[in-house]
Amino acid sequence: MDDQLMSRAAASKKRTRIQAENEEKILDAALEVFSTFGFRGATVDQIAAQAGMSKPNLLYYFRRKQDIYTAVLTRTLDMWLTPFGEMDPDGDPEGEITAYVRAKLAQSRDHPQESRLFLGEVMQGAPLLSAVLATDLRDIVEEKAAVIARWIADGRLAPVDPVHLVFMIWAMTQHYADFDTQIRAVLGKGVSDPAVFATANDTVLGVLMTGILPRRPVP
Amino acid sequence: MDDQLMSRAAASKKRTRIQAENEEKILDAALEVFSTFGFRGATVDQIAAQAGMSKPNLLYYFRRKQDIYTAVLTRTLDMWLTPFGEMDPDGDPEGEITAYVRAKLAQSRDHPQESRLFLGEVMQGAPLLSAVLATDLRDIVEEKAAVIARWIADGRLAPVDPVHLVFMIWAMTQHYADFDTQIRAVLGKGVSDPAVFATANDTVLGVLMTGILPRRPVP
DNA sequence: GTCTATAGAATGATAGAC
DNA sequence: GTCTATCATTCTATAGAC
Repeated sequence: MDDQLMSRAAASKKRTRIQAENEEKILDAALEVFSTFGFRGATVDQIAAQAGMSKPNLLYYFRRKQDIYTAVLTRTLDMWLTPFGEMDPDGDPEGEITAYVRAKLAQSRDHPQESRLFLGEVMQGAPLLSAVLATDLRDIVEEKAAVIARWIADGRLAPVDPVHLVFMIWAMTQHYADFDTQIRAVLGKGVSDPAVFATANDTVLGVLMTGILPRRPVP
Repeated sequence: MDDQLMSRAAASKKRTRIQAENEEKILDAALEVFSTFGFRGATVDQIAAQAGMSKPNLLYYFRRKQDIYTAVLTRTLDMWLTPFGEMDPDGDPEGEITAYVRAKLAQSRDHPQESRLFLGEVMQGAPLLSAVLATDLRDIVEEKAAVIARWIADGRLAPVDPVHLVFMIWAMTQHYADFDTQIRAVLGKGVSDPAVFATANDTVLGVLMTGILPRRPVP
């Protein structure tokens, strides 16, 4: 196949290698900037500088600031909800919840910017994601809440409001990403430190599991 | 006393009534705008419109955008840490922690914007508050952590990392303010709804207290 | 104290050369 | 695809009339 044809085909359908690379560089840079300053506080200049390219060049790939924001939000969305989907209704409650908490805490350690990106969107009233929150997120929460409710009905978990339990888990784990600066000010280190991660994991799981596993019947 | 003298004295020392009122209107408006869009995302225009005055008039009271931000942050700071200081080392652990959780949850209900204002500051790396976090906040956390550690040593609480326990309580309670939009998307209502507040309080306290009160020795 | 007008800088976005 | 130059707009902040 001749090069002309190849490159035309790639440009129209697949994307050239350099395009894919640059788009990724831009989205990485955008994640960094948007997660710190929010949509309105971020500037295209800043994202371009972070991506190591000129502003007009960046705008060749994404015509408007909005488009960059939308792209980085959607790119992150699936990854973000993945561990929640992996909670197995047929598994045992203790194992499933332990694995989920650990996965969420690992997300806070490995992808704190993604956590803050969503937080920023939610803080602004979710102008872009409100539809997704009210449908997809709501559905998946209700689905998992039903699983928890079943576990409770079967006497495998102590009676707790399932939806608020989910909120609690999200709150405790995402806190280590969203409040990283504050945690570092108090502890001197963040979750990226293995010791802090371990203590956070043990403390959250220790309290949570003691709190929700069924009390042994008094003999 | 003649009016001229009175107003000069008030202007130089105490502030006139209209000044005090306008400054308060501005700070209330600034809280609303900064807590939603962060420092960089907020505009003076927006704050002025929210305060119901012209931009130049607002800038007569606070010469720079920075000054408004500093003023609203410091105005909120004391109020925000108050309930933490009220945890009594000589009280009983269950009662003290229960009261603290309820107070923090009430703060999330009654002052969600203050919660998000601090969160925004922390998300940006706390450019203004980092010194306060590393000194005042760190000190007060360590002080309360020592109280919790004493309770644990006395066998009145199960062994838990005291600092991470504090993080957990902050996370679970502030979540209802910081993620209000998301919670409303899922539940249809926020913490401002009495039923949601009650369930949140019961769930958090139920899990937390079962998790940290000392296990009864098996007879 | 409040307003209109505007200076001066930053920002989102485009045009056109290469 | 990338660059320089630039436009239009928005933004912070000030000047000066009332």
